[in-house]
Amino acid sequence: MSPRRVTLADVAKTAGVSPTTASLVLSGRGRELRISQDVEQRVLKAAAELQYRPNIVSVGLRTGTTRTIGFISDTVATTRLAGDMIKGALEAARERGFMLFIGETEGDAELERLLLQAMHDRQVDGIILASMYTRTIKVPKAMAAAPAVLLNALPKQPSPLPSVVPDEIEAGRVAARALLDAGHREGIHLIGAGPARRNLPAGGSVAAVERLIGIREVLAEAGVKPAGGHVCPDWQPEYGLALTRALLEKERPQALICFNDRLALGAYQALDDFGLKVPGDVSVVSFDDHPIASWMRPQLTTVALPHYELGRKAVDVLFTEIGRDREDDGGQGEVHRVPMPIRVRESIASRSA
Amino acid sequence: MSPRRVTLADVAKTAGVSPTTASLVLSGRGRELRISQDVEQRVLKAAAELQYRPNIVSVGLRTGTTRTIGFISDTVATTRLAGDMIKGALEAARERGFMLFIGETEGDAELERLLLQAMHDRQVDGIILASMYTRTIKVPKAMAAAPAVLLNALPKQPSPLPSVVPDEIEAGRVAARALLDAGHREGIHLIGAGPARRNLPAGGSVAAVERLIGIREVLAEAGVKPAGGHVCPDWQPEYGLALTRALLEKERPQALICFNDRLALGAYQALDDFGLKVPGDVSVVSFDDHPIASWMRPQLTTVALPHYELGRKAVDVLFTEIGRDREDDGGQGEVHRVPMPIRVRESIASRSA
DNA sequence: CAGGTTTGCTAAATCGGATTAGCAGTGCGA
DNA sequence: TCGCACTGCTAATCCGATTTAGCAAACCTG
Repeated sequence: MSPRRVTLADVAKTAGVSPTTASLVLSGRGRELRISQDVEQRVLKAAAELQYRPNIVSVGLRTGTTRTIGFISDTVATTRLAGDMIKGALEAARERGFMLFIGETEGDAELERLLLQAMHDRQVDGIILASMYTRTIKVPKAMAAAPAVLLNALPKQPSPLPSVVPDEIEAGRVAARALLDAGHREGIHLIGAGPARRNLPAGGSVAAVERLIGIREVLAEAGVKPAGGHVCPDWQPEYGLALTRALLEKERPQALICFNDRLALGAYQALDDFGLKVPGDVSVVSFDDHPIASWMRPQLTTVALPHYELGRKAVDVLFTEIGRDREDDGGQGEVHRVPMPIRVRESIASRSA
Repeated sequence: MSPRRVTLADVAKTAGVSPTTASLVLSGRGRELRISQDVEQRVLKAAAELQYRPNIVSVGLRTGTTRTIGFISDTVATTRLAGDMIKGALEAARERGFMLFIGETEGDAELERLLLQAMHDRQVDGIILASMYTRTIKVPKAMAAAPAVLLNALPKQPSPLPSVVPDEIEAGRVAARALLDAGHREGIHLIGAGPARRNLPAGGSVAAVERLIGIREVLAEAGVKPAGGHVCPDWQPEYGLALTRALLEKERPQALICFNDRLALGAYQALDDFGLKVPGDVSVVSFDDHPIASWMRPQLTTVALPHYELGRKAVDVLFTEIGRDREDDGGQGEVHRVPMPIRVRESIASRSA
């Protein structure tokens, strides 16, 4: 098939030196180890001519570092939104010459264990354990075998692992502020959770809890009380439709804070059914910045999940973990929060006070 | 950090035999090489007790096989649809104990070269080169270095590489048949390409060409002539909206064949603007089975891109490539076509003849 | 000019397995 | 009873790098 790979021995031979010398020069340690200029040049020239590239498998065996990191998620690769997380991680890794192994667990703990094993068998330098949606997870014991980071997830039990999550509380604040800034003070309804802290969908999504906290905090500070909150079992379009429809049958809201874009899609349909215009009659703000948000008419103003940035950040944090001295047991479960930017589009109208 | 990995030497020692013997037993060659039952049992027991797992990096160095395959795409991981392709590949690979490296090129040839290098440096056993949307690509020379498969892509120049693509011609036939079966014979408009073979969007998408062929073939066989075809530069919702709107200003179609779901989304909006109901007034059939297809109201009937199956198939084909004897230069650029299933939903109404 | 440094490079060991060659011990036939 | 085949296991080598230990030649120095 291909003409056998060029090895260090080949380079050494054409440069007329020992493999040791060639290795020294190519690893940049020639200087400190007193290799002559002449020899250094010969080696460099030979390597360039032969297009030598070290065999990373071999290096991995000798040094234990494979310039590879494992990315395990429940089902991240499959969804557009969370796919960006992989992309961010991919690029950040590539910038440092690292490759990514990916694996999906489907939420199956046994599969997770298997993947972790498979990656350790391949001597990955570190592992990113990601969740598709922000939540708390049980950290598998096997994670202890290498530097690791939790992405879009928090440890259920106290853990020394650092985690990277979107700043959902601040996102809640931002959404609420967007409405307040537009002059809305009354008739603000929450679709998906609320109005009280305990009114949450089942499943313990971190997003629900924290978005609600942020929203309530900002509204409270402004002396505004949400006109209503509406919980549903799952944040899908059909619930957005049903909830909003039920709401419209009783009263006429001024603004909706939908807990995600899929709910907002349903809400749009309900508003349309009742002949109400967005944002003329009702303003809508939402969360996630799902691709449909910019396809909806009018385009939806939404607080974006920064998936790409989350992925990058996870790699950054992982590298500091890898760099950390193995003895040094510092960094106890630090939580890194990535800001969620608001995408201002067309679904909020300002209302004169 | 972790207690050093258990090695073959450890197993050998606790079993009281040489590493050679342990290796023989564990690789299943103990039988043919006349290792006694007793020793075999001791080794097996020791391996189990110590939870021995071979270091794949080491095996890779010695045997050249790393049980790893590389998956390079232009930007596949990021889109939901094509993300399924990765998922299919991932699962098919895992079933055989293989892991996937993934990389994205962003269409950058230099980056592609770099990724290919990085993967070869890591001794991957094979490579899948994937495209987000079906098209012809220039096969990089570096692909020759290992078994490889083209996924969702065809070689621009003749190439010995096999490829795996969706069967778009048949998809075109299926879509057209769906309309014919529902009794539509007139007023069928094509949104996105046609009516003649040469009326195609720029960019040379394989989907456009082949879907059109299939559609025209089936309509022609039934003696039906499309009432019109409408080309646009890109298959985005806004063009679907504009094209359909322009069409509706002139006439009242009976059915639309949209060349993808995003166009269909725009068409829905235009129809709604004109007060026309789907499917009562106008039937719509489309392609891709994008997630929005089932969110639209009424839900869109569409011929699905079988991304998951494509991914699996690519891995299957890659394994036969890997299995192929290196001397044997058989299999010259075989093209594997994966069927596209129609998702019958609510957007086609039957019309009595 | 003997003894100690420096300089500049290389031999050999190592990582963790797979693989090839070979070595004791036993049994059997002549 | 000697030689040969067979049985059952092990020593040694290899994969392709990195790294440690060390060696010859040149250079000082008193």
